[in-house]
Amino acid sequence: MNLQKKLNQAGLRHTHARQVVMSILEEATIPLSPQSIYQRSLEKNEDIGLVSVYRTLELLDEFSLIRRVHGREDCHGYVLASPGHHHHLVCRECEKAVEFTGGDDLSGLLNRIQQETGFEVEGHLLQLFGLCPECQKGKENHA
Amino acid sequence: MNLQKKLNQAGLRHTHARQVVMSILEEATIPLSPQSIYQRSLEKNEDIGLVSVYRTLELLDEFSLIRRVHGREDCHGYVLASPGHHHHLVCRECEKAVEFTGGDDLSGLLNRIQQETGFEVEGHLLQLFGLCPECQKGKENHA
DNA sequence: TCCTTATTGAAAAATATTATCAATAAGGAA
DNA sequence: TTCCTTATTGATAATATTTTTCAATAAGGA
Ligand SMILES: [Mn+2]
Ligand SMILES: [Mn+2]
Ligand SMILES: [Zn+2]
Ligand SMILES: [Zn+2]
Repeated sequence: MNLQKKLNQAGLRHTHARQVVMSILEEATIPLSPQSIYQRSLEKNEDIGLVSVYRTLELLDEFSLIRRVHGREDCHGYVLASPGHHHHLVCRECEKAVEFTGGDDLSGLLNRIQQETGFEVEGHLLQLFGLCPECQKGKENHA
Repeated sequence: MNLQKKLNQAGLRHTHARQVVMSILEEATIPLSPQSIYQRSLEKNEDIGLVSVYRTLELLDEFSLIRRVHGREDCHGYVLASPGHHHHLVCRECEKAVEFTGGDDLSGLLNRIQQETGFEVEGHLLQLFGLCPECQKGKENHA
């Protein structure tokens, strides 16, 4: 379900600022911070306030239209998320983030940990880091 | 290997500020932000500067003596980390964080993703969320 | 005890996030 | 289309967080 629909459904308005933030996220291949989204809006000559970026991100997060992706050192940025359960794989070189589905690969692990710790496991955060195909090629050229 | 040793080995000094930050992390059961570490140092009447907290955390991180743990909404905090590869399980109620070892439960998943995406996977971030044994009991009482 | 210098922490600067509130525009009704 | 109502915006100010600077301090070897 797209933004327009979610907004109507929630009785909220389909505004310019919200469209701009959404479109920037749609065009992006790497996780973006509020600041960098704001920067890109300026470059696109789409004047929106930084405050609206924060507010829209909060909204999109509630709608599960975006997800936080954590960097290795830095903190997190936001990327568009397709519906359903999945995780992200991030390139350490170009920062590109792609989705992957977890399948039930974790169920074994989860059960084991639940037994061992007595915790009732409710959710998980999984991210992979590595080198994307393009950046692997880049490396070869330097050899 | 403990802090004292790591410091000597690196030709750095075993100072008061560093000891205080380390001891606060050793006493903690939940991930702590720089600010909260600073607060606790005040409560312990161990006057250290906030700047030293930041600097020490950076150092401890380089030494792999601590690790960042990400919250569900909030950002991350730091917890003591035992040597070797492992992950954290965090209680959604009391925020307590406990370690668990990943084993090779992920190797299947990692291989599959590597095949599917062409990425060369180098590392991962895995965290579990749930309810700790104590907080499960607390819930029952309310039933 | 003395010296050298890595380290500290107060203060300022730079960033990042949140709160306020009058002006605006989204979008339903007429 | 035009008119209303009000959710939303964004400039500004207020907070909070992180980094930089630099003279004073203390760690620890000689
Ligand atoms: Mn984070
Ligand atoms: Mn999963
Ligand atoms: Zn790449
Ligand atoms: Zn708990």
